[in-house]
Amino acid sequence: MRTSQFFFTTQKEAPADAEVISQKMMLRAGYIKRTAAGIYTWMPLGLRVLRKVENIVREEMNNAGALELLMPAVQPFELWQESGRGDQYGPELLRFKDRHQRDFVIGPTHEEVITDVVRRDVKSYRQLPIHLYQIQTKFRDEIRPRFGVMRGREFLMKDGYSFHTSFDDLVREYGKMYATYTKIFSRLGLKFRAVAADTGSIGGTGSHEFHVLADSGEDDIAFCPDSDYAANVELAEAVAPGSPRPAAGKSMEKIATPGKMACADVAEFLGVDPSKVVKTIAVFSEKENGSKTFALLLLRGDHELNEIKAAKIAAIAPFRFATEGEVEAYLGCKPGYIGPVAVNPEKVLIFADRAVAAMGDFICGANEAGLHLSGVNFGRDLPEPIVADLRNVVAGDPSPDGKGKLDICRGIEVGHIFQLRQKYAAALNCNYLDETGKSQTMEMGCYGIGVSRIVGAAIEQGNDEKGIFLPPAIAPFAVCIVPMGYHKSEAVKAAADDLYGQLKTAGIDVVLDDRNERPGVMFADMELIGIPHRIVIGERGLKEGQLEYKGRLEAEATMIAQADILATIKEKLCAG
RNA sequence: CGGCGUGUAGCGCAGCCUGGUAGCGCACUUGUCUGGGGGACAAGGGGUCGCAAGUUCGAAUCUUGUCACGCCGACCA
Repeated sequence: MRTSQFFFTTQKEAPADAEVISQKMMLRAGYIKRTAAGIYTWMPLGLRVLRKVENIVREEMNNAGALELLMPAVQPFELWQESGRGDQYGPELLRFKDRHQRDFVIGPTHEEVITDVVRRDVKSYRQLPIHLYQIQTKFRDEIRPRFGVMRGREFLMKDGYSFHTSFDDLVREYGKMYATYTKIFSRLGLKFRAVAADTGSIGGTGSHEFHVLADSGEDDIAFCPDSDYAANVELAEAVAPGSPRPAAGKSMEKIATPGKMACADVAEFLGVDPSKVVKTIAVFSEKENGSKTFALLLLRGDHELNEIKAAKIAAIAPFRFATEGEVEAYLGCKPGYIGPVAVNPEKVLIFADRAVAAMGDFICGANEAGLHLSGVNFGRDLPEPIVADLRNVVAGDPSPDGKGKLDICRGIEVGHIFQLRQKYAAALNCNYLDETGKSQTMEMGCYGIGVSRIVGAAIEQGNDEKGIFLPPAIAPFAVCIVPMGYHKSEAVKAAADDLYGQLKTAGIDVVLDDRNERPGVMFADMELIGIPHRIVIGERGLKEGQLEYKGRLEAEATMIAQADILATIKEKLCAG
């Protein structure tokens, strides 16, 4: 490609509302243009990157034996009613009516459609297993789209669905996808980690997320540097403290803590460490059958509630935070000074985090405004609580596999694999006949990759003050030729055109900057848009038969003989 | 959905308080010079000041409404 024949626009300044670095860079480099909130146009330059990512994903999926198909972006709402997700999904699901007033949705995911497709045509165990995937635009009406293409409303996703006659076979395919994903993200040149994950609203059992490691990521990942343990903090188990609860040493006392509501404030006021204080969180649960439960969740003052873990406690699922009125009704005290001591066990359930269960002589709210209790002990001052894992792990916690301590980093979720089991197959009657002629429900797996999000994630990892840098596998062009005086010097023009032709013939993705621009402009543009290899051609060097090579991340250029340049570039590209 | 904030040229902003010809930098067009790191000079083009109503002789500016967008929170592959 010659820049004079291409269309790209670069900017010195990013829009003021761009938040993360990849979004700023992509806008400045002219990869994307914002069309509406969370909705972007991929400009030719950015589309080249998107397509390269897409093709790597496609190649590896095909290598793994999956078959590509393309499902509609628009889906009948009926299918969503059939699976039961129509009510569950909420406003994130963009719904609309056609001219006949029939309900449709723009697909945020395709479990329903694929299950419908498979149940129509797959009737026999002989046709299984099968793995179908597509690379398609999805739409999720996010409450707050942000971070450019990393959390847009419209995005490109690879979603694959596998169907099996047995759980064992599903597990086999799941393992194969785990390996395939590992290969894909390695080929993309990303720093990533596979982590055990919560299955979320999609349901099912067995799930891993693939995260690109970046500070701007929206997820916290707990990992053990001394083993291969890694899990989303949503899921990572906080193991019980190794040491048993110390014996009670103090008697319970009421202490005045006027105006000190938050644990940290109470601890500071009393001059103790926050880990000596118990945080009491009031929750309320109202089940479908109408039964209501008020419960207190106890956490150490320096720990945070993990709502996903709490939501898994059957007695209080589903729960929400109690209102001020409910807290007063059950405890006779406003929030801020609530605690677990002397509450009516008939009406109030008490759950303590494992770390709290190991505390003695602790401080907690007194259920009276402006007062806390100190020297509180389970078994003596209040009944033994129900113990559960309720908190987020923190850096330094022991790894659940017992092989060291956990560390925490941020990640961008770019892939997710699930063992869906029979959730959708059962709801949509996706059955087959087994060897004995008996009807059986299929086992399903589902495997997603956020293709457009990967572009953002790759740029989160690959940028500097000059702009974007991407691995050659996904850069918009692998090599750029920047001639000094293309429109002035016949020799330079001839050498540039010749080299451009050679590289193209060699099948190398090359761009020749033949614009009549000043050198500074060309250098700055080529660096901003993320071309990994640069060859500069100038009259000075040409007289010596030399060209100048510089890698995007190298500080200094090196001179290379004209005759050797093709081989040198090939070598560099092979090296990645 | 709650709190806060912002809408003026493609991008970044000033002007608004105190009403009176709509500005600056970047980008764009033309020309001249320049030519190894976003160059200089000159001349240009481009704006329903988010939208609507009101106050006023006169509204980007004041008032009200409305829409959009953003940030924080809640929520979320």
